[in-house]
Amino acid sequence: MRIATWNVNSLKVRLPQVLDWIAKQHPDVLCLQETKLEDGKFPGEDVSRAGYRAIFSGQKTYNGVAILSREACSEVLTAVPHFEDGQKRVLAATVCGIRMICVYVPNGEHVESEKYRYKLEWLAALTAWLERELKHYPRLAVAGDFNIAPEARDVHDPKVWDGQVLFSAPERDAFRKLIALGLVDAFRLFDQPEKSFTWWDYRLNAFRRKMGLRIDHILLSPQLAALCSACAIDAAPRAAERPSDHAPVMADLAV
DNA sequence: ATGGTAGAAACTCTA
Repeated sequence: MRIATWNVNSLKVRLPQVLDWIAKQHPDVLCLQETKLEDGKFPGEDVSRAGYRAIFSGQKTYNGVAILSREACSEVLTAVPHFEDGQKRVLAATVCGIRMICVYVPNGEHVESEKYRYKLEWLAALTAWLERELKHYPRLAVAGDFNIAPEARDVHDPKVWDGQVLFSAPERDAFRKLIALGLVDAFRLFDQPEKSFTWWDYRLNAFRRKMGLRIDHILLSPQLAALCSACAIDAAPRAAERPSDHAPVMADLAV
């Protein structure tokens, strides 16, 4: 079973690339972020023609998450329970016995921003919820855009990024708290190339200059981590015409 | 040198 995540930065614009990608990589489950679509505008028929089902929780202009899957989803949640949030950033579902949680963590803007405070509160609520969720679902995966580079090797220039949003100590500490729940960063289960990133700013030719960050992740419960045989970033879509600023990440599970 | 691009929307916000 292959699970994957991709921040598409507008599903309307990126739909052809998403359909190409699933035809090439055949994920069984694909978590999408930044769909930027109201639910009524979700391209359900295109997804269905490609052989996938879809669940989604979106809004106009910003945010929005979706899960495409070969098999049906059940036990769907569209928010972190007991956390007031007008922004559509979470989608949870059970598919093929796996609890899939698709997340679009707030960006935070900059460390002095109100949005940064919201990001840290959001992460605290997510962590508290996942602690409970892990007790119910031993086979659990959290996949999405975390907007956090966990370690220095996940940043093209750690000196430049030191203390900046996406790499600040409180954000990395929040990520470590997720890991402390027992979740495993699937990407680091395996040897990986140097300078492995998932996001490159549209500005300053960042992709060509290899100025990226690894901020999109697949976290696995211990039981799923034991069944994980591979995890990789596919940077090819980032080199395409009119790309998302993020690349997809995928993990293979012996399920 | 404090910039730049992209998307959605609408003369600006978010990333």
